[in-house]
Amino acid sequence: MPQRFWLFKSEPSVFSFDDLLAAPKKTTPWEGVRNYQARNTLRDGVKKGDGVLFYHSSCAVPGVAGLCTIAREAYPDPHQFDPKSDYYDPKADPADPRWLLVDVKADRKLREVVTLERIKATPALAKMDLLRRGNRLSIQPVTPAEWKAILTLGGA
DNA sequence: GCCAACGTTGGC
DNA sequence: GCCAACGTTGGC
Repeated sequence: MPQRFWLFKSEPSVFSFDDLLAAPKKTTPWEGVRNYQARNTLRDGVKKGDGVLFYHSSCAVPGVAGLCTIAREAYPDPHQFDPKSDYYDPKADPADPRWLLVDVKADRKLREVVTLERIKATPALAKMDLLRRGNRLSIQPVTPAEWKAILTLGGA
């Protein structure tokens, strides 16, 4: 059992849970975190074996699509040093990398997407970070109780 | 260190 | 495409 739980947002038009299932070893580096708070969470909180809710954002039906585990803990994101990358950061210093990423492995798809609408309608999930006004963090902590409730709703 | 301007996120 | 909310930047 994972020790801690997180929610990672991704736009399915860019990278969906099915894309992750189709990836080699169902694993991908979680690219492009360029927010300091999210970076600090990756650095200080996210450990190998932790559970991840894969959340689809900016799409027709936002919601949790599947479950993942952390396959590799934080390491420097190579894209920050690549001038051709969208994630290039001219201020990043190879001797002191500014941005990190973790590897995420797909575990299983939920039988049905746990939609944002459903999360909002579920009292046990009323305190999820996701629902906090104006919260745009792409990486958020999830409590064990919330994790359990999402799994139940999703038919896992 | 303030704060206005600007860019991004993400639901709708 | 709109817009609210928030983060970042840069002039002073």
